[in-house]
Amino acid sequence: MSQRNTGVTPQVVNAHACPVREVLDRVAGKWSVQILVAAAQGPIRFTELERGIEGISRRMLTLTLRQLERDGLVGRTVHPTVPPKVEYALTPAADELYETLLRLTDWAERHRVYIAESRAAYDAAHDPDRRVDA
Amino acid sequence: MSQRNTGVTPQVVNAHACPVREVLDRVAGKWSVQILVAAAQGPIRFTELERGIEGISRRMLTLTLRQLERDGLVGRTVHPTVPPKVEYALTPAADELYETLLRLTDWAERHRVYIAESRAAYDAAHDPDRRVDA
DNA sequence: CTGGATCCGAGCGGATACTG
DNA sequence: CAGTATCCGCTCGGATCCAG
Repeated sequence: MSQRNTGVTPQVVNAHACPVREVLDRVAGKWSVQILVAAAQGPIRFTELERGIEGISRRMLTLTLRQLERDGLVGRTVHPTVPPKVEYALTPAADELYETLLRLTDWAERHRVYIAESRAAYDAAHDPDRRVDA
Repeated sequence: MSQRNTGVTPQVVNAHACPVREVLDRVAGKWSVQILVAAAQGPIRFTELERGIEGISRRMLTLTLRQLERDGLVGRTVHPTVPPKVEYALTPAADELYETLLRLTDWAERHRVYIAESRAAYDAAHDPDRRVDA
């Protein structure tokens, strides 16, 4: 294959058939979830996403969008106008995923403080040099 | 710092403060979830994990375990015997996370076929060369 | 406006060898 | 048994340039 690595896309992983990895590989990308969240509000344009996500590069936006599209999580609608107008929207499957994701963020918010404290305690116990003293 | 990169551990990320990334960065690791799943059945020993996860290296097991421990998701109990015996167990916080993870895997299973078909369709439309024909 | 192609650095993760 | 340390490749992801 002269097909160099274009970037993302695990694809031919291990075929672990592990359902856990299945879903995570699909969502673990650095931007996948943020895109899903942004698109959950309704159809959204490429540039809207680009400016809304803040920090994402054009490359990763395109790449991640393609991946999501390939997995049937986002629909891509091209309006044959000039200049071009393309809108992305979640599919029903992605809507369900989004709901589940919400539980995750909920968990994160409910345990954010706990985790922060755990980290601080761990660091203080294992790397005393970095004690901020206070 | 002569402290080369030891491996995992995002740590000083971007401080995006984005709850979504918060939780994902914590679970996105290649093995984190599988370890949580394995430990969800009850306290489990290091070697048990190593042999149970199939494919994980000693290094990543240790590294991921440390990360989970640091975040207060797993507890580490050392039995001062000879030979040493160390057991890992989920904390209540991790138990909750595990429940949430279950929803995710559930979603994955319910949409596995859909996703597979979406991929096949996408690939057929965008990379006709690879048509398996059949 | 929407996106593809290429170049390149950084970090993740694997293999192996060594230690308490 | 339970880790730790080192080397090393591979993929992810950013910057930039080009194109429809």
